[in-house]
Amino acid sequence: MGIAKESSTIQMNKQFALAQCPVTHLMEKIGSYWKPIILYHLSTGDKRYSELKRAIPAITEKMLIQHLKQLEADHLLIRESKPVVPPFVTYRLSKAGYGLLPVIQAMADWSFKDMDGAFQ
Amino acid sequence: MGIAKESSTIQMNKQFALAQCPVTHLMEKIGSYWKPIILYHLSTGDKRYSELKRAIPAITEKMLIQHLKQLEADHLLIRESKPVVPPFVTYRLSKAGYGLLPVIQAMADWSFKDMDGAFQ
DNA sequence: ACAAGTACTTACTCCAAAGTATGTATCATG
DNA sequence: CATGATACATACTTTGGAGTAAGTACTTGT
Repeated sequence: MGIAKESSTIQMNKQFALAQCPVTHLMEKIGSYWKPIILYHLSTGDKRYSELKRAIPAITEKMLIQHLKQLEADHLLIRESKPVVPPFVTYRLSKAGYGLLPVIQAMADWSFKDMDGAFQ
Repeated sequence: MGIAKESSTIQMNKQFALAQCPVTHLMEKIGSYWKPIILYHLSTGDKRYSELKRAIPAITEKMLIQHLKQLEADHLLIRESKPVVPPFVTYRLSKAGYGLLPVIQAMADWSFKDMDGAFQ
């Protein structure tokens, strides 16, 4: 396997990385600051839009709805809206979203251990 | 626990979120595109700087060294340099870094399943 | 003498992600 | 009659994360 001299761009390399590295594949879907946090809050049960907003005070409405849309487009969660007024919209994890729970859980576990000083 | 009206900024909210949400705590440390990928490559064994560079062709040298420094500052990996010439620098996971392996492994597992269509 | 390999550093630029600040439709409530 | 709650949308601005490109110091190989 020779090293390709300089014939490829970063974008082509990214395609290569995608094919080679599984973590890269996941990062393309939840690799942002807010997405795992949103998924964490949905892991404890379905939530309305406003419940998520209150659960994550640091996020702006624009970011929240943007990431919810992206997560929905990536089939990680399902949006359900009842045609009533005031609107009643619920978000819940999809099958693939539930599949992410071990990741989210492992993240939470690590954090609790780290905050307890278990790694010092 | 009343809801504080509008007296706090996003930054203050972020502090709050940090205290409340474990996933947020982790995202502050590895919440970037490249860091989990770097950790994944170190999970299979210690690596020299140039080995990481070749293992992750899509990353630029600047990004690689920048993230390595940050991961070192966050005590997730350990840098060891032998005072020889040419330089010989090795990176390996710290205790906290090893603690992240379940997270990385869960990420990889999910990706393989997702690529196999297990979630469709 | 000059290129190549090692592990970086620094300066400059750029674009997309994120923040700020509004607007919208509908109904209940005071 | 105006405010609040709901679940968004949209325009504008800003920031910082990321890319490009070049340089550094030292030695080995040809």
